[in-house]
Amino acid sequence: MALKHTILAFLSRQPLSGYDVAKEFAEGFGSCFWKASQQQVYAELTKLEQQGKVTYEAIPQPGRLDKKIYSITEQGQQELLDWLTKPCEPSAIREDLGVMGLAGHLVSSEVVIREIERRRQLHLEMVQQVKNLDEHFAKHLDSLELKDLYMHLIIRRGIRYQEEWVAWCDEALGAIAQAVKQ
Amino acid sequence: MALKHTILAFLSRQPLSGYDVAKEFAEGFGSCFWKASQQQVYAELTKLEQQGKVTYEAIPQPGRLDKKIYSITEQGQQELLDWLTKPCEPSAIREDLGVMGLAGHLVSSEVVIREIERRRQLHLEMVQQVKNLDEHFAKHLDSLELKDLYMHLIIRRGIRYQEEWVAWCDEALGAIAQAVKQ
DNA sequence: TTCTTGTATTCAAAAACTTGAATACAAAAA
DNA sequence: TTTTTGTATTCAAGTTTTTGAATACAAGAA
Repeated sequence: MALKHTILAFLSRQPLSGYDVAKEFAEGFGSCFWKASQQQVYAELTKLEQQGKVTYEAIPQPGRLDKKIYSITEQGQQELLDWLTKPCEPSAIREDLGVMGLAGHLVSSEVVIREIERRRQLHLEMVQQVKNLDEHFAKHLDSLELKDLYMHLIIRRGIRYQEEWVAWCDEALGAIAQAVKQ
Repeated sequence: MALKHTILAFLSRQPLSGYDVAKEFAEGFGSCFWKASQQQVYAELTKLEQQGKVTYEAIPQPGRLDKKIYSITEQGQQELLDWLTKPCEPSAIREDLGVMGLAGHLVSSEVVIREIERRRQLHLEMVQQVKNLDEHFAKHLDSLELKDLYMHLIIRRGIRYQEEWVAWCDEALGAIAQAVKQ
C-alpha cells in the first residue's frame, strides 16, 4: 500500500494541509501516478498522526474547524526511507477496456471503434496535461538537481504512458478498419 | 468495477469452473490486464449466480466438493452487452515506484538505480511472457476473425505497455547516470 | 444579489480487495 | 515412499477504496 508512503513523501517535501495533499493527488502527481479521494487522504493523515509519523499544527480559523498543517516526523521519515529502500513490485494494469478484448465481438465494430476513438482523445488530452506539469523541469533539463530530476523522470513516465495509449489506439483503429473492410 | 464483467466476458467465450476463471486471471488475460485472486473469483461467481447472471452445472467429484461449471445466462449476456456499450474511463496508474519521483533524493542514487534496473529486468521478462500469449494470433494476423483480432489487440496493449516500461527505464537510467557523473 | 467555485474538514456505509488458512484428492517428481 | 505440484472449493478477518453526504465561510462571477 503506497498511499501512506505517497503522503509521507509529499510531506517530506513540505508541510501541507489535508486539503493540499488531496489536491496533489487530484491535480499534480496524482493526475499522472496515483489518485486518492479527499476522504482517503484525511483518514490516512489521522492514522499517520496517531502512529506518530506526522504531526500537525492547528491553525484556528474563525467560525470553522481548525486548519491542520501536517509535517513529517523523524519516525515518519524513517518509515519512508525504509520503504524506499525495499524493492517494489509492478502493479497490474486493471483497465476496463481490456474486457473489449474478451468480448468485443458481442457488440458491433462501430461500438468498439467509437470507444477506442474516445480513449484516443482522452489520452491525447492527458498528454498535454501531464506535459504541463513537466514544463518547468523540461526547460532547465541540464541544470536539474537530483530531486527535480527524479520528479521530471516520473512525470516523463506519465507522459510516455499517455502517449503510448494514443499510439496503441492508432494501431488498433488501423487494424480494425482493415479487418472490417475485408 | 470490471471484475464482474471480466468474468462474464470469460464465460461468454466458454463455460468454465471457478478454478479455470481464476487461472485465466493469474496466467492468461490477467497476466497482462487484470489480476484477481481465487477467493475474489469464487465470491464473485457466487454473487453472479444469486443474481441469475450465471448458472452452474454441478459435477460430482467422488470424496470431495462438487466441481461447478459456470455458464453465462441470457440475463448475464445482456448485462455484459449493456456494459460494453457504455463508455469506460481510463484508470489511474497507481505505481509504487512513483513515490521515488517525490522522495527518491532521500536515498542514495544507487538505491534508485538498482530499483529501476530491477524493474527493467522484470518488465523485460513480462514482454516475453505476454508475447507468448500472442504467439498464435501473431502468426495468422491476416486471417484473424474479429473475435481473435480484438484479443490480439488487447494483448498487443499488454506487450506495448511492458515494452514502454523498459524504454522508460533506459531513459531514466541514462539521465540519472549523466546527472550523477557531473 | 444570488450562484458558483474554492478552501477546509469530517462522518458513515458499502463495495472491493488482500491475506491467510483449511480441506481433499490425484499425479508426478524426488 | 515422501514430497511437491496441480486441481478444486470455501471461510474469515482485515484493509483499502468508493460513494455519498454534511458543514461552513470567502471570493468572484452572473
